[in-house]
Amino acid sequence: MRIGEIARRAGVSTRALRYYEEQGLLASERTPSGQRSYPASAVERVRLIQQFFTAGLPSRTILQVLPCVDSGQASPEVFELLAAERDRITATMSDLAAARDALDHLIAIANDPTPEHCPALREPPWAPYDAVLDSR
Amino acid sequence: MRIGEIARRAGVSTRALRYYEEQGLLASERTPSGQRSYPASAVERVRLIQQFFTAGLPSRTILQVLPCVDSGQASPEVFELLAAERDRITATMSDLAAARDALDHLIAIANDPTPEHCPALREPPWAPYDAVLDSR
DNA sequence: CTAAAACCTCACGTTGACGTCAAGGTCAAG
DNA sequence: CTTGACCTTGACGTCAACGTGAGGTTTTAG
Repeated sequence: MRIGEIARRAGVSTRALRYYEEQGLLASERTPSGQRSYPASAVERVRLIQQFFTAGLPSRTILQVLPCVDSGQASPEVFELLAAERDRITATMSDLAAARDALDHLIAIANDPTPEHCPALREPPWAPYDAVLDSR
Repeated sequence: MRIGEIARRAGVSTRALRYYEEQGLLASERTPSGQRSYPASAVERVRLIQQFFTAGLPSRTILQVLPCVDSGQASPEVFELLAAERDRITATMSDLAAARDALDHLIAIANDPTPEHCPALREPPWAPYDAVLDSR
């Protein structure tokens, strides 16, 4: 398969696939004329890479993790890396949960205008929002 | 309190605080000589802003959300915004959970080298990782 | 055989939340 | 009254994962 079809099936741009190759994340063979050629399994490969990117792993880290996916073995350093990233993801998830709770709280008090929510937050002079709002 | 102490107490840089002010997120008064002066409550304010940034809200969105925090009221548009961001955060959390599970799976198979894990991922010629590894 | 679609390699542009100098004013201590 | 810690504005630098042409070659459809 050529690059365009892989891109469509994996839901990314061809530019992204070339970038992955540049970063050493995705291999490709070449036809005699120089066009990239991929096996069908590359689609799953790209989806996995995307999953790692979505999780916030930088390409350098993914580059270290992928060989471990293939070999099923991890050196001690890579093992540390995996554990550290897992912990970082867990921490990020709890940050997100906290922020979501804050938003839910806002939604709740916006829905139901009783005047006794968080009074401490509305005393000081948080002045310039009016100005900001006026300018729009 | 001056900018340095707020920064220390909130755990951010002074540059970040000036950036927040530039973006309209954080107000400050000025001493006659031009130095910024904050009430003690600014520390909590900055922590809240940081929480939103950590959750992936861009500064423009935070700028719309903060007045709602202060007033306890949300216009219909802001209400939509809050709901959309909450949903986005929830989606991100499930992406993170999936990626964490993938990492946990890697950790599991790396811990216990039995040869029957995900055989489908290791058939095709994922060639150039050796080259990549050699060059390091 | 031709035209469109898809591919190639540079290589510069984008975005956001700051970092990092530069070149100075300000303020409490001794 | 000077030292040194702290503050000011301004403006350019950073980093990552691509986007976006430019200018040219290859493949495919009719």
